Amino acid sequence: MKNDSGYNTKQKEKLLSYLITNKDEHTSVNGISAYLAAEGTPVGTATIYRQLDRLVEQGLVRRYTIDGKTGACYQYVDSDRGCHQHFHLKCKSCGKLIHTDCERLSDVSSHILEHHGFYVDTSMTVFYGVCADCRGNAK
Amino acid sequence: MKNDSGYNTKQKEKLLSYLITNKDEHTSVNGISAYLAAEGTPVGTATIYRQLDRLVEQGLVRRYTIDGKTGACYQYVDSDRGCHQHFHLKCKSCGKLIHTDCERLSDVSSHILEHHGFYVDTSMTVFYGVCADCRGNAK
DNA sequence: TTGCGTGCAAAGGTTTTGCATGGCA
DNA sequence: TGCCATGCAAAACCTTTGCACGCAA
Repeated sequence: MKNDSGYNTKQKEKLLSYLITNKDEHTSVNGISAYLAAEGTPVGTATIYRQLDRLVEQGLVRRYTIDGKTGACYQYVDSDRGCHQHFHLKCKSCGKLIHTDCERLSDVSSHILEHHGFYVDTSMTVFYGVCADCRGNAK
Repeated sequence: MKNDSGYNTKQKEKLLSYLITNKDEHTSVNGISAYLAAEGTPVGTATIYRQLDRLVEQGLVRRYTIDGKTGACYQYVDSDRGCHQHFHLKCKSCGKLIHTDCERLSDVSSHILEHHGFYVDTSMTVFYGVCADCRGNAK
């Protein structure tokens, strides 16, 4: 698709590797920075931001904000698995991201397009709420 | 319901009035501040934040982030109209917020709860995309 | 009068930017 | 070798907090 993503540097590899490993968690720039530093391969904050921006632009990573308060969160998305086709549920309690492969939900975007004239960007839209586990615990 | 929202100050009135007037737009703290100042009734930034926090807590106002980049956006919601029950569509091009009163969409949250065990917080969830108008123009 | 709300200014945290250096191609 | 990417530090932002004063009840 677009492998013209610039040079291949160690920092970039490390960052991507970390993001892929934690593709089910919400990672903050702070966390990434701390982890990479602890691993013995510290990466400058500015570089992390710059690389993340690029990755977001390329569609490989998504940017979230839990509730607008704390900083942004980033998350790798496997574009080959069609994650851009369905919706995601994000637990605001534990931060887990749940992928839905439910056709009922896939219909939602077509419904909105047809009946409301609104094109939904599923790669940007996230359902916020509380997952089953957290409901069990907190409740 | 809860009219125990503290004192009635001029600042508070001005702020609420502005939010209600612009209930269809996404307003930033900066914009609010600038507008009130231009109107001749400047309100301190800290006060705006404090009042907004309170309003959000009361459910009268919602807090958004366009894409995690710029600061937060706030928007008045008419709690009497049941806006907490249905979803909203947010055009990332013009910023317009569209209220949906579609039962099909209202079913979505119950579906997710039943079939995915996930409780959706509709007051926090927004569909991002492009509205009919902007699709016509930009396309 | 009492105490909450406001303003100002300073602090805190996150993200961006400028510039010199280092590394990929 | 030519550029792009990195790092550092400073700057730019956004948001919160402390404290004294003013105003609503």
